[in-house]
Amino acid sequence: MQLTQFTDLSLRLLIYLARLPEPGLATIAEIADYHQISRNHLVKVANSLANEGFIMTTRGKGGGIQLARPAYAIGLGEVVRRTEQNMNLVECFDIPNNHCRLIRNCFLKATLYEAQRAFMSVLDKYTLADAASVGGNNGIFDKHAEIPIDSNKLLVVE
Amino acid sequence: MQLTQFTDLSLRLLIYLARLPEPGLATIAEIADYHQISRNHLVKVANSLANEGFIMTTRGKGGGIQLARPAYAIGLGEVVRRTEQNMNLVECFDIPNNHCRLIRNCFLKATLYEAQRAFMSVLDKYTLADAASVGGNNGIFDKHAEIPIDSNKLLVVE
DNA sequence: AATAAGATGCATTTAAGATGAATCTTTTAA
DNA sequence: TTAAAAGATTCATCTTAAATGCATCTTATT
Repeated sequence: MQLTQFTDLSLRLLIYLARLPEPGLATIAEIADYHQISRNHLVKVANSLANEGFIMTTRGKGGGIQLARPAYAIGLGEVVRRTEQNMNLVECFDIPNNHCRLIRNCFLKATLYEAQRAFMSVLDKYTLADAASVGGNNGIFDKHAEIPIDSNKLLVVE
Repeated sequence: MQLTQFTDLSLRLLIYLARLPEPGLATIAEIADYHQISRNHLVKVANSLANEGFIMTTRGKGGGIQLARPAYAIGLGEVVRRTEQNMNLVECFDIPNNHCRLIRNCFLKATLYEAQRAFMSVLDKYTLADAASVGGNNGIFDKHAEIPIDSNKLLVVE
């Protein structure tokens, strides 16, 4: 049960942009450097985000990428749904290619659907503004924090 | 966002066993034939389920596999948790191998945890007895049924 | 022009997962 | 006590999605 790195990077890129001061413009190279990942890969991530309408791109000198909408108007569920290629939890979710003989009366399938909807519902509660926020989420985060939160390191852009 | 086929087959195998009449014994070969899948693969699935305590195996002539506990005592969440190898939704869930610089203050990570917990909570509501049940789940299933339910085909074991 | 940026297409690599084959062990029954 | 039926184990191979890299193209600015 994993999301692709592609989706992970999509979210990280959006968070990076959302945390920038006005006008929120950055180059792909800058973000790739920040996260120490392949520029090639991130170019494709940026492309996909642009095609899905999450970011705008500006070519040429002085260009770069920026959010196409305010961060509070970008739902996390929306990003995942449009970025993650394969949302077929199990074979039978992909009806044309299903081979499972249980298909006609499978309580399990219904249950897995329900679980997936519950998953997405949580993401749908939050926006990129939440994901990019730096304060106010300690209560939530603390439950899972493996490293004590250091308020001096709360900004992505250093 | 997918579960492995390994997990899918684990669940299918358990459902098969749960639907058998007493004493609920079947051979791996029989189940592999039923689902038209590799016996080798299913052997490994059965092995894993035996190691996790979900089924008992009996070697030798007349042997086979059967549930180690009653179906109502086998939680679906438990099965998925013990069967799915990698539950690290994104890189940063795997703390030793994480490289994401956002780790210290990532609202996103907390959100993804919350989403994953919501997913598992749904599975934890149900047991193998539910998954194997043949009647009474139409209301739930109907919402997602792409094929009209045919009550003559409701039994796995034909 | 020259340079800086993103866009695109193709090729390659990688790793997880799936599959296959061979052999071993246990148990039953003839 | 041997043969056959069943699961257990190990190793090797295949497959495929995802990731990565490279080359080239397009657009925009100076």
